[in-house]
Amino acid sequence: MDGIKILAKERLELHGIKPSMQRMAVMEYLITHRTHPTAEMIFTDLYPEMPTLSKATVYNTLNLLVERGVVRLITIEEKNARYDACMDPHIHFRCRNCGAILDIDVEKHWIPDMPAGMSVDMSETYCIGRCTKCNN
Amino acid sequence: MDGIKILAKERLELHGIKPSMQRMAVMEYLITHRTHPTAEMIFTDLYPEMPTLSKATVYNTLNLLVERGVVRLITIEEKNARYDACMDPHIHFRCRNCGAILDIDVEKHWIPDMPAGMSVDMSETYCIGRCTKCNN
DNA sequence: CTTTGTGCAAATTCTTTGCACCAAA
DNA sequence: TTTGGTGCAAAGAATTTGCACAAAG
Repeated sequence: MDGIKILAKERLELHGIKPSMQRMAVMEYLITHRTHPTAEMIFTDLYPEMPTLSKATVYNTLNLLVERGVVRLITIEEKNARYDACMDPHIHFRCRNCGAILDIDVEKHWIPDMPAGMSVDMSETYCIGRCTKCNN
Repeated sequence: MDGIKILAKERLELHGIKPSMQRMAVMEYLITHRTHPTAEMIFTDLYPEMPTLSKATVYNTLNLLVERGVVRLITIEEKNARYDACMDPHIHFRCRNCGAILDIDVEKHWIPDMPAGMSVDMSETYCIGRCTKCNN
């Protein structure tokens, strides 16, 4: 079943984003690919089934999604921005060797005590190391 | 007293980096400016007293320092890489409003339980919110 | 109609590289 | 004389922007 497309559409509307074909395609991609893709990867993968898609539209869409809080922007890699549609509490791990970016589940995300007067909207934890595969 | 220059020199040598004038200047800058500057800021501030300095040298030096573990690379801001010479455990906070990047001290940095076989070399936690000034 | 989204190409911005020159060992 | 560091300008890569056209209400 492909309730995925409907889920993608709802996810957009829920955040006040008008669902166009392109936006739904990007949203659906992020929901189904938990690989923390770059804008480039999303574009490249969507292009064959959507050859009129423009890279600018992918960038615009991703910026909109982040702005509205529909997806997370991950800056664990200096070069490229990466995106994640999973908003459940979890942190990210990057393998120094193979470059894979993996999710690590946590019950709840740690936020340290903040000085008085400071408010925190969101927080991210990144770990760098070696993944199971590369540790052999 | 300006033991700072000596400290900068020692810090480089300790990590096997030959201390040149330029490298010491960058190192000293990072030690004395706890502002998490970008490469651009470092260059701009050093340039007046060192007009032969090249931006490429600043970038090369920063890359070398990060590689050797003398300074931390901070990717809390998508656009620019930022650098921090303080290696004590602390996390970073960015004010959504004024853009300031501040240190938050913690006794020890939280690292979640990792799946078996995964090893963690380093981890970073970023918080985004509003600073005390901007909360009024 | 009016508004909003899209595609394309050009422009920007940040960072890296190639190469010639210089300084130190 | 060999090695490594620096400066400069050019190259490269990622992302944004301007503008004209298309789509939808």
